[in-house]
Amino acid sequence: MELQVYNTLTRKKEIFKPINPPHVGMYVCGPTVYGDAHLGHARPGITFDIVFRYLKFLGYKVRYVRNITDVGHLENDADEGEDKIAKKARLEQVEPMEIAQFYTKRYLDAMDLLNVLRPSIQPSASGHIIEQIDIVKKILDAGYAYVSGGNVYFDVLKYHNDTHKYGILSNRVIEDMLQTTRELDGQKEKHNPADFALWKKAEPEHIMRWPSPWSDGFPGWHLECTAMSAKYLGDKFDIHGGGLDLLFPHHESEIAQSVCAFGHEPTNYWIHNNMITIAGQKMGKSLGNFITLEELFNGTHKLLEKAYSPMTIRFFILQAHYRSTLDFSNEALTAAEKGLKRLLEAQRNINNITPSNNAAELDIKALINNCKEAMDDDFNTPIVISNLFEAASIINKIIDGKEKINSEGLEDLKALFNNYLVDILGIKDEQTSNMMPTIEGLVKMILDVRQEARMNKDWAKSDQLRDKLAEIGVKIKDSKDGVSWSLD
RNA sequence: GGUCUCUUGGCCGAGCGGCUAGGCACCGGUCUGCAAAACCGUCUACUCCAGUUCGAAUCUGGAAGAGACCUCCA
Repeated sequence: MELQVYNTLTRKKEIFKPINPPHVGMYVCGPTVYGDAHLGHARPGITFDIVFRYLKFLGYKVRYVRNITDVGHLENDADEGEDKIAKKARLEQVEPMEIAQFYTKRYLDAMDLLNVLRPSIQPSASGHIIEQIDIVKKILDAGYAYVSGGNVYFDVLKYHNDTHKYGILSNRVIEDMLQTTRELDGQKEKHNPADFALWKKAEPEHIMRWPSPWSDGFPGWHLECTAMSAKYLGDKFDIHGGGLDLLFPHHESEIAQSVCAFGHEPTNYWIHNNMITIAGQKMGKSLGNFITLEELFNGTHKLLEKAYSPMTIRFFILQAHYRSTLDFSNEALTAAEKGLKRLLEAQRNINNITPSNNAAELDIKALINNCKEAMDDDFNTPIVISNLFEAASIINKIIDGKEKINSEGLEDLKALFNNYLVDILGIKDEQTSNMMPTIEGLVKMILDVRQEARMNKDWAKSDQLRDKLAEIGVKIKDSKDGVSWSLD
């Protein structure tokens, strides 16, 4: 089966065919770095990490570009000329670039903890002002933009009349939009309310500014992605991704910009992840109902009953398909945590299995095949996980002596977990830290003492040791073959 | 108001015409000095109404509810 991806542009699943195999170019809209990353940021980070990982697994050579938006864009719809990063900088009395650097680092740290692979290139908007100005010039030359009071605006109506393309991605009818667009402040310079800025003149108090042929100012909201994707992936590349909330106007406008600047649409496949909701409502910075990743990892948010590890968050997100909304709750997160633990314990137990020669065949290959088909079907990670649970159940039965496996089956089992759980889903065993050798030694020592007590039928002492260990998070399991333990 | 999407069991969440998804929780059992884990088993579903079909959670029409986008947002 070939990889099929759901293309937002055509609204159906399509067989993935790269322009220039084995190379694949993928551009994903990254964060605006004026605040800590929250649970919502984890979704696209992980979604496109999966795409990245799976394409590589399939043998493609992927160049993955994810931008850092450090030109903060406007704070609100009134053209006050102050952007988010500049505002934060003013409030904290630091350089805007300090704000951007600070939150960029924190964003990347959080993504690292989530085991999100670093993209091939992470360009920043502020580092590509020249390229953005160049795109503005191209669009002006093509006749689809106009200068007005030091600003440059994209002429949406002219573009639409000539190409009939404004709205192809978001399925919007421009005539409707023109009627419903509200009266906004500072719109005088625009020919039409639907027009969007390519270049904005900076007000005197606006501290983030660059020189341009039109004014000292800053680039428009949608320009950086057009400029940077074209620079690093070419003006026609394979995949463009981002959150569903960016569909309109951001991605729609990117298409318009590319068509005018380069004569064609920027990408073949548009992939959008859905939102994470909290109590059924979108979690978002502007809604103030978000939980930062740090709070999640520490358990410090008032909505959290406890801390959740980065892998729990990752697993939680992967248990839903990326195009579905995913509702946050303590119950759901706890369920994910327990399920993940079970899966990881099964994975560890693979190493304790001794294959039997005369074992009947267990059809591990079917599970591997299921996983492959699930990933090929628009990255259906929940199905992959359900198959891994099937495998976990088989492993447990073998460990329990209720099932046997031959060496080929065992190898398949190892491959299944290594390929799908570790490499593709990117789940790592957080227990395997560098402290482990020490802890292992200590626990073994204590268990030896306990074993002695048990030999003497000193149950009180045995239980006391078990309870004390449990208190510090070491769980003991007694079985016929001996004692095993795990960290809680 | 316009455009679009969603509504699955106690909770989360797949499925998209016929075949028990899966996880968590609950309950019963096996195992165990006890406990935990593990294993086995059981129980809860497709918002409502009408239609198409031999057959619908899955297709069509209608109703109700929820959400997203239309303004920066992942």
